[in-house]
Amino acid sequence: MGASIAYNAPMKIASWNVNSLKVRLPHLTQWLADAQPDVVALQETKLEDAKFPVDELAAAGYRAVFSGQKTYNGVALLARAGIDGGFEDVVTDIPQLQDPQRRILAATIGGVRVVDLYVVNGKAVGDEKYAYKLDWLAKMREFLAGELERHPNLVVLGDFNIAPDDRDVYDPATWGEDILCSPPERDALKRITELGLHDSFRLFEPAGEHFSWWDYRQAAFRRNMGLRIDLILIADALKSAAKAATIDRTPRTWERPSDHTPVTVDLDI
DNA sequence: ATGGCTTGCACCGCAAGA
Repeated sequence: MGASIAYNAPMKIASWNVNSLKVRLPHLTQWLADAQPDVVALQETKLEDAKFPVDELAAAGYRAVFSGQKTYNGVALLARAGIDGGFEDVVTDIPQLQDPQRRILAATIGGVRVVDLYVVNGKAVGDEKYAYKLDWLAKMREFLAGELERHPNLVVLGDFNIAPDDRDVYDPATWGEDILCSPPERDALKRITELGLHDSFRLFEPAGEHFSWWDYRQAAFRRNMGLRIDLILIADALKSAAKAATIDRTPRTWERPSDHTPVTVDLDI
């Protein structure tokens, strides 16, 4: 690990697809107060930048950077106001992708490089959006290879829209090789993790039946018919610093929830 | 069975999500 990293400074990092920050702001501020994360990556804010709730989050004790888009997409990073340096080297677009969709936001926070991703959904295997998803992931891999060279203390997190393996699917026999589980998608994710990134949740929990998303329909949450598609990948250099990883199902139980729930990792760096 | 909910936008139904 780099000499710039101070040991025994815990950093709790979270990712949450809020499915409209306008609707979910009360849930977010409640969860920030309850969970006390240091860094939060948000996806599907669905807000143009002029409407980002900067003041409300400042009142909750967090600074924010954001790359917003009306109606669709939109990502943001929050950092607890006490973290020195704020957001450094902010990136919203990568050279490999000319994309008006707001799905990427990187910043260095407290000596950790954080890359927040809202990966393309893909709609259905064979759809043109699916081809775009695979191309997007290949180009993202190129970008992340460079990030890893520049920043050994790398965390790549967000809504990956890929269930890494069958343990991450409530009914793999039925879901089969459909969208979010198809071999090419899983291979594209594997090509990214093979750069030297670890699915932090799997460092602590080998079992299935742990999900981060449940469909709004069919009482899917009550029946735990979900997928684990929200991931926090940590670089080799951070692996020994990881002390815990969780999926916090609580906000999914609240009234009018996001269909995703927050995932976290605790780093001692 | 491609829908079932939920969101935003723009109307009073639609696309999109996963």
